[in-house]
Amino acid sequence: MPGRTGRPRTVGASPTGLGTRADILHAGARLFCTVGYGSTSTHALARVAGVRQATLYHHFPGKHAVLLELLLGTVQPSLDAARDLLGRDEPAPARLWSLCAGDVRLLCSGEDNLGALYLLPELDDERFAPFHERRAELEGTYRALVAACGVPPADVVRTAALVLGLVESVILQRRRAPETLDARTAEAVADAALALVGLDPDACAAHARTARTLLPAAAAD
Amino acid sequence: MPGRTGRPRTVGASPTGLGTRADILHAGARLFCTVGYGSTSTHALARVAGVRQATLYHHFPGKHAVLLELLLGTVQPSLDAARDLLGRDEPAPARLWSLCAGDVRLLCSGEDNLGALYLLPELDDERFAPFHERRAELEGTYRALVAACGVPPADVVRTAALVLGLVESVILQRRRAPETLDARTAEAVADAALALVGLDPDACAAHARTARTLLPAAAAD
DNA sequence: ATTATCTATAGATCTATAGATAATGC
DNA sequence: ATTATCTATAGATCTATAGATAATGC
Repeated sequence: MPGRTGRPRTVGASPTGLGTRADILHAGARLFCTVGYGSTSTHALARVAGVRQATLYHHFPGKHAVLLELLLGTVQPSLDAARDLLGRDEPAPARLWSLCAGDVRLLCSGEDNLGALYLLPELDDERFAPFHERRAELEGTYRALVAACGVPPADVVRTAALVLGLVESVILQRRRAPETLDARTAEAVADAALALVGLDPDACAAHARTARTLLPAAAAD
Repeated sequence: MPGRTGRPRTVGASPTGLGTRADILHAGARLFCTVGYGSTSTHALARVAGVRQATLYHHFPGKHAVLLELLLGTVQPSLDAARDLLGRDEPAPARLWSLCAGDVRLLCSGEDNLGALYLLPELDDERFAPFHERRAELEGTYRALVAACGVPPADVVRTAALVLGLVESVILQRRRAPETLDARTAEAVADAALALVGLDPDACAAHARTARTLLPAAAAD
């Protein structure tokens, strides 16, 4: 997009219209989420991006860098919301509800199921450590809010894991049966999270009302 | 293990002591769960199994067949338990509790995190259709029991997806932080499932007591 | 001159098959 | 004779680099 310098493509125009770098990231999003990381060759990546294979190396040192950038870009909005919520002074259950609903909305949004990147076995490689750091911080926020909801200290880790599991379950649901996801999914998950931390349905509904005023203008899909 | 006929291995003895076929399946379990399917070569598979690469083809038509056999072997015990529970006449919440607790126990057991196979993007290939059929049946059982717990028909699909998501969340938890899993995990997940279908803690505890008598002599880890 | 693409390719690796080999079974 | 392994390899594919090319910028 920026400068128009350089030899033109032979294949055709940029699929995204946002430049080659964006084309490659889009291709990675599509392929890594559907066929997998190890099953995606640099050739396939380039073909979907609309360039020749060697052109990838002008923009990225390898496909690992494409995946890392996708991972960081996917976790960052969650992390931003989490940091914001940690500093607020609304009741903890309302903030937890908001965190869950916001994360589910993010996981359901966008053209590709980017949350599926979190499921790749190949992530267990030191090159992706920067992503794991950020994700650990996100997990810490879930724990902090679960603790602040009054869950006994001995149960915080377990309960936070269940809440996060509930949120991330929409990744698999989106892959397997996307038609079962709808506009109410995010709220249903957030309600379920409050049920897990031990709130009765009435308290849950009250906190959900508070939380809806908190949602950061809900990145609509 | 069976006959001792055939040329001996050069590499050494069978790692599992159960024969070459079992060695290959074990190698697949280890590698597919940790480094991934597309990132595992037939050579790596053979090396971990303690044979030469070409030997794989005497036992399997390719690595896809290794994965399929692992998938079927992993889902089958869940499906057996689910079919058994569907036919019983204990209260639905007790049976749902038992199904969840049993599945979590299976997912936590064994040397390898075989549940992680369910997360592989490569599963979206027609060769693995037999697995998807069985998994769809398992999902149907979750839905049937959730419905029988009194969840309104309009909410059954959504709630069953959340319950199954809760159960499967132990797969990621085991990969990321296995030390947070313990003997109480299965019951905590099952309790959480009953909370999701709307049971209050007292009713939940009562059904859990019934359910414990149902557990099929809990395949100990 | 600078830039981003391209073509071409070296070298590595991967899959799958052909055929040899070294055991046991009869 | 039968069997399960082995060695060897053809052919495909994959990664990463070298260097040519076709634009724009100055």
